[in-house]
Amino acid sequence: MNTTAKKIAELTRGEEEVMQILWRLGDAVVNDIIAQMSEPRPKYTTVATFLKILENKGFVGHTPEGKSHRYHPEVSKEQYARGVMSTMLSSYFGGSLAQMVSFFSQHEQMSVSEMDEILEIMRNAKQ
Amino acid sequence: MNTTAKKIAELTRGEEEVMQILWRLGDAVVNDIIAQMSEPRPKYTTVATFLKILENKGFVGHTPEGKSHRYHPEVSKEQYARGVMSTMLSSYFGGSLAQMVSFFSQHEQMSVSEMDEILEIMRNAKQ
DNA sequence: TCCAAACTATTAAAATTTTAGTAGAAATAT
DNA sequence: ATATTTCTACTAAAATTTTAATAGTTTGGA
Repeated sequence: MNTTAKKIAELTRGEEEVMQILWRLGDAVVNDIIAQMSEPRPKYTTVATFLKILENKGFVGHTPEGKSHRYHPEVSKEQYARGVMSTMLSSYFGGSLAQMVSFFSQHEQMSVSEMDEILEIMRNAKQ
Repeated sequence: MNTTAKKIAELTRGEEEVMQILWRLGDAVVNDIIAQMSEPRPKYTTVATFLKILENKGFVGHTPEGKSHRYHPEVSKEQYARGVMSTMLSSYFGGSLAQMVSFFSQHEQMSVSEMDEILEIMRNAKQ
């Protein structure tokens, strides 16, 4: 067992939207995040509040920059994805990745090149 | 373009919990759903309210049974999964199924037998 | 037929999430 | 050095989601 494992909280939809942008940008000041949002853009303080909440939840940290803060993720997209994807997998596919892949192949959402990529991945993983 | 395609609404967390049970049971009266929930169980009217909301959203229907209603899904788990999974896929894996499979394989969440199943699925899909 | 039980519909309170205003602090320009 | 701008922290209003009480209806049993 991994003794350093931490329970990662769930994000609300609004919080996740901000995190997605921060994951994409790597780090950002409030205005950078607003710039990435689509109309109608939220007010400056709205985004600042989300960042504060995310900081309290341990999802982001900041370093001072001039009179402002530059924010960065403390929880990686991969870490968070791990949790949400395993929830999805168990909720919708009985916990079976094979069932999920099958689902996508049935819904014609899988191209031949994508299949080839997956084959390649599994060839590598299998050794 | 598919002219019969309908935009399927998003579910809140509570609504989804009820839908998951209904998908599992196939059909159910209010008490059947409560029985599937863990402590502290919600009150009867709470669950009835969720069913009403889900009915308004077009997710469930009902047939009269005695003085009560027997509810059933109108949107299948597969239909709903299609939407949420494609959102997940694009949010977390750049829309690439291969990337998602790769993610799981890297996180050691994929057994050899699961890989074999996936290979089999793709063999079939490829023809 | 009438009563009690069990149900749905309606309403609204409570909790959470989202949005943003305001106060005060800090940097910058004049 | 002071005024202006820009920022964070704090607070709270607005919106949504969750929870459940109450009113009223239906049905099955006495």
